[in-house]
Amino acid sequence: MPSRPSRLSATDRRQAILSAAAPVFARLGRERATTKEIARAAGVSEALLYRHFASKEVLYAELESHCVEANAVGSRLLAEAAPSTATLVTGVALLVQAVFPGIGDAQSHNDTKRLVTASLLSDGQFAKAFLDRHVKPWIGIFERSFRAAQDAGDVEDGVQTGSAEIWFVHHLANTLHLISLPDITVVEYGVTRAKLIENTVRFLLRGIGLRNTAINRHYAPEKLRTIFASMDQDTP
Amino acid sequence: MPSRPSRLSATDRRQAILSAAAPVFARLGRERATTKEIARAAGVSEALLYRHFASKEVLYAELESHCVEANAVGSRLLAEAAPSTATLVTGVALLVQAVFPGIGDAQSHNDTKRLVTASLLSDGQFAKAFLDRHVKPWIGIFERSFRAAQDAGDVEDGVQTGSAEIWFVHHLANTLHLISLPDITVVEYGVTRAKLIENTVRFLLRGIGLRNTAINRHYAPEKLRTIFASMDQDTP
DNA sequence: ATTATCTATAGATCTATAGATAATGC
DNA sequence: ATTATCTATAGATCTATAGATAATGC
Repeated sequence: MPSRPSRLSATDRRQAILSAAAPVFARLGRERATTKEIARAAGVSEALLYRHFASKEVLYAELESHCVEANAVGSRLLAEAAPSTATLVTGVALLVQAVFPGIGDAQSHNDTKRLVTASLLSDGQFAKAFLDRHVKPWIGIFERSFRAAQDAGDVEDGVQTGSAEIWFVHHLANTLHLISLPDITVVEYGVTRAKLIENTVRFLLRGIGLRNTAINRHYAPEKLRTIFASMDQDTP
Repeated sequence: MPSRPSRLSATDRRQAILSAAAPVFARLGRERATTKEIARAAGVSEALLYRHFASKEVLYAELESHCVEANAVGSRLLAEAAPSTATLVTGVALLVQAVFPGIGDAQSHNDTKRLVTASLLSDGQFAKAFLDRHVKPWIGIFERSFRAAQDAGDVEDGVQTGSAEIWFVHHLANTLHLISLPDITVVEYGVTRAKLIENTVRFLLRGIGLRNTAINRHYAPEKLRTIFASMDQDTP
């Protein structure tokens, strides 16, 4: 016998419904998620859903902008960083772990990432908005840091790295994350998740063009765990 | 006024329905695709659908195994290749273009790839079956070729590359393909698609650990176009 | 005579609304 | 007195089936 939910203000109820709807949409997809299920997850009647949102589609659209507006991952850390080889190495490691979190890491944007992928299978509008806000800011820093690394002699000769290569950092981590979503093991990598993340970071840095000496000089997986942990608290 | 469709044998009609259903499921997703729409695409009545398939779910399941059983991309070419630096370079280039086709290339498994991604958002069973059959065969060849390249002195010192790194070839190309699916431009790479593919291949080969000298010696994007074109005809 | 195919429709959801009721705040 | 919330239900799909009809093959 579910008792009446505590009576909330309109704005609070809206937020509560949006928060409850996110995992339902993420788990079931845009079509399969029913208003009934969302209402149940939010602990209210379907009628109340429609008092707050004109339609299921409107609710979904609001959820998307809600996710886009959310705090960008590591944005504070990013703003302070000076362009350098160290920043590039640390930044790549951070972005990889933000997109493909380790076992212990915060699964912060997990629902959102499912929505992003679903968006790529339809019109891609939300995916673009999300990537523009949450990944693009990294690109500029990385490009400047790459040039700094080049000036410092940390880059292999004859490597041309542009913004495309920087996006690859996100792209590789993205498929790794996608593959890790189901309960079953889709791909057997033969290493632990922590090691897989480390190998990914090294692979990407080599791909970008960093010399092995530079990578080894600046990449310390253990140290980064700490930084990453402190960054989570950063999010209000 | 749609005239009666030509009367086919049960097996032929089954195949025809499966072929027609693939793009419908790919475009609309498992839930949004209605039996009405599938029937319309196949040019038959909904009732006939149910004469051939017990339910919509059964139809979907059959479609999946249909896709898994399909001829593996480049399997013939692969079987003949001897392990070497050249095989590694050519193989990586071929796999990238199979997963992320250029403008002119055959979009062979395009519907299937959408189903794979959709599967990763649900239970992942189909994704695993598909990757096991269509991507995993490459991994073994690549690993042997990497060791051959190492023996030939074509690999940077101190690089440890295992099967995980080989999977990254697929993984990076996969997100590139996903991002390219929508009609809008989700990410602006600043280069043409052909150049993007070339940069991807170079990036991956560096990531795997190949020296730039080895990459330049063996990688000839133009030459590969020809091989790839001839490979398409290979598929019955 | 058998098999492919259709038309028509039942039954099950699922979205959305109408109208009533309970809780808050002045 | 206003605003949040509910119950009940209409209307629109969507899956699936029952029963009839047309085409093929022996």
